[in-house]
Amino acid sequence: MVTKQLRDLPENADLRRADSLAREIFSDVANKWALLIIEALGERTLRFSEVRDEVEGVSHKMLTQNLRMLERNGLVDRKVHPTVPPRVEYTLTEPGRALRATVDAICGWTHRYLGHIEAARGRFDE
Amino acid sequence: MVTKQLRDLPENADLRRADSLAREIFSDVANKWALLIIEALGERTLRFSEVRDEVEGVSHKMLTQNLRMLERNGLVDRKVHPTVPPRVEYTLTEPGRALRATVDAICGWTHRYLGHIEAARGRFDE
DNA sequence: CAGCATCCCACAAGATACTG
DNA sequence: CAGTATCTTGTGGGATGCTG
Repeated sequence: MVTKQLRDLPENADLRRADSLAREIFSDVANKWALLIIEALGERTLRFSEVRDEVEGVSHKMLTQNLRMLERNGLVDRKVHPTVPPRVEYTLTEPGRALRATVDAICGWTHRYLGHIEAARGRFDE
Repeated sequence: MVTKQLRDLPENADLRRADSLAREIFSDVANKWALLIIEALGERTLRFSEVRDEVEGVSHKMLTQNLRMLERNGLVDRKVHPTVPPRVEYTLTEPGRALRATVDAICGWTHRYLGHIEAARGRFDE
């Protein structure tokens, strides 16, 4: 995201476009389900129902929506096998795997600071 | 987060507690506004209104809520100056700064793959 | 099995107004 | 200026049912 000062200069129309696109992508990606799905996929190829089982608490609908969104942004590859019953497999693409690295970092952060955070909550909630 | 197999064994009650706590924290933190606020704070100390100006599009209410949440989890430090008019300053704590590093990574990722993503969207939307 | 459509409710979040 | 409270609305997201 670019700085506020740049944002309003007319001559930087393309920068502003890139910026708004970046915000859009950020909003797409910075949400709980999307990140958990990416984390669940990891290096593996999973069927729809397998992803559902991996991502605890996700509803059928949320899963479909987020998988579509991730597919649209080119983060997951969706492969439909024309069999009966249908078999649909999802795999992270290269950009998806790159993002997963940062999700891993967040997970690592979470575990690292679990104690800190629990303590902070205790203090705050008193 | 631990694996599914562990999750249901009674003897792993503390592991399960840690896991549910981790999920809770992840849900708190993996949301657009929280991440944008953390990014906006960076290394600086900002007043409430300054954060509002930095984080484009955030409403007064969302900002207060998220700042409270971040404070509760010990990611930001809130300092109230008992002056008239009041002056309230927010600063990232050490855990907060550590998380910011990962937010930076996401921002970096966004810019790095902007082109890929735009192209993928074009293909998908056809 | 996976996906889509429909219905519906709860809650997220905006707008507004009032206080220290 | 920052925060809280109240009211209202839009929409996220669950439940259900139908199709290829």
